[in-house]
Amino acid sequence: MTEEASLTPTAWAIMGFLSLAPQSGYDILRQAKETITDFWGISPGQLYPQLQTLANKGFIRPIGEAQGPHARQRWEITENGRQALQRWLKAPSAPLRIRDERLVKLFFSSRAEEPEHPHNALHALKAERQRLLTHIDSALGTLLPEKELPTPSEAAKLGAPELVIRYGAHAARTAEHWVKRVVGKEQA
Amino acid sequence: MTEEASLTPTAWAIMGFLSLAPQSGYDILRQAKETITDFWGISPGQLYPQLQTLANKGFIRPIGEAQGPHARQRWEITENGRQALQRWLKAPSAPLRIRDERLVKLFFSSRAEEPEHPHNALHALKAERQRLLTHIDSALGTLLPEKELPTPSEAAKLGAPELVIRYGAHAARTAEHWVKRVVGKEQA
DNA sequence: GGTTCCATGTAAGGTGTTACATGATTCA
DNA sequence: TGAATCATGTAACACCTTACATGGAACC
Repeated sequence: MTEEASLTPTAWAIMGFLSLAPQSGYDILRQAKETITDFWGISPGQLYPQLQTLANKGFIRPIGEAQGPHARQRWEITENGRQALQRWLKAPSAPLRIRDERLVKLFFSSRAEEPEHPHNALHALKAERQRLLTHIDSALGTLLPEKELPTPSEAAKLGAPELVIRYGAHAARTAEHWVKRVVGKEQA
Repeated sequence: MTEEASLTPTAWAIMGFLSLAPQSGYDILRQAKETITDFWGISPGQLYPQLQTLANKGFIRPIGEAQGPHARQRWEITENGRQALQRWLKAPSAPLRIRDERLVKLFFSSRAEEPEHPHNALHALKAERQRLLTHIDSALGTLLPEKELPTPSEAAKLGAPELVIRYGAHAARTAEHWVKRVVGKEQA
């Protein structure tokens, strides 16, 4: 099973979506954009080759025979794939990785020539957090009516996908709140 | 100045550190690991070629002549480099990008065979947040005695680097708090 | 049957990591 | 002078993005 070690989280995520329901690559892209895109983005140029790779490993297979080179193709996960997915879920994870150019600018902006520059950087940061928050809220809105944090007992009843999205929404809202507080009175 | 557009935030960060003080590549690596590594990591394999690139553009220059192929070399930013850095600080930023395998697992863990599996994923998440928090706190400890959020008027007196680190600390602490709350009573 | 959007696929390049190699430096 | 560490450098590869190309499907 050494070949499993070489799969990327992107590949596992693809299998994850197929474990929820058989579907096409395009469907997976749409779902990924609605759900995990904020902490694990998937692009088309990544997805389609990975589908082939996974099929070669026997973890997924096409439903129905291929009809033409660019025709819509649906996929399903195999029993082998399901088992491998379970093993991945229990395996150690790669460390969190963030790339945030805005924070880098904020860090160095004390060296800017204009003294009020940190303010501008904070504003840019605020706008970005606002965007993220709006996106997560809309994703959340389709899943859950209310938006507050669950208590532990409530959390026990929620599925993991809802928990993840709530986590993201809460973190974004907190960051937003903090930025507002530091920037001060101005709106939006 | 179209060549500026092709510089990466990594390159700008290197120039940012050189704008604080002339120093060696190794010094930059150490500083980066103490400060911006959580939102913009820099590896040696990235740093040293970039120093050459920046020198070729005339944005930085070596201090003293090179003494041997692997000898310690200090660098300083040029006037051109300083101006370019200011322009970068005001330019639009690349969108935030996060890669968090733990959250992907949490998202899909509702499909795990064991029903209590989301719990395990949350635990892994908690451990990671704890690690991040500890790191940020130690970085913060060398800069500031107290760890609470600044009020806007206090913030005005702080430099941007302190603000960034406080931001990271607060976000990590909030996430930690949330995870604890959802996971429930168990410790550490 | 032509136009528009859906869906898949590919190629090129950018960005960064890992692992390794090598030369200086320091200190016993 | 030998060993350990500091500091630089490089090569190979992994991963992902972008841009583009192309073929189906649907709708008029």
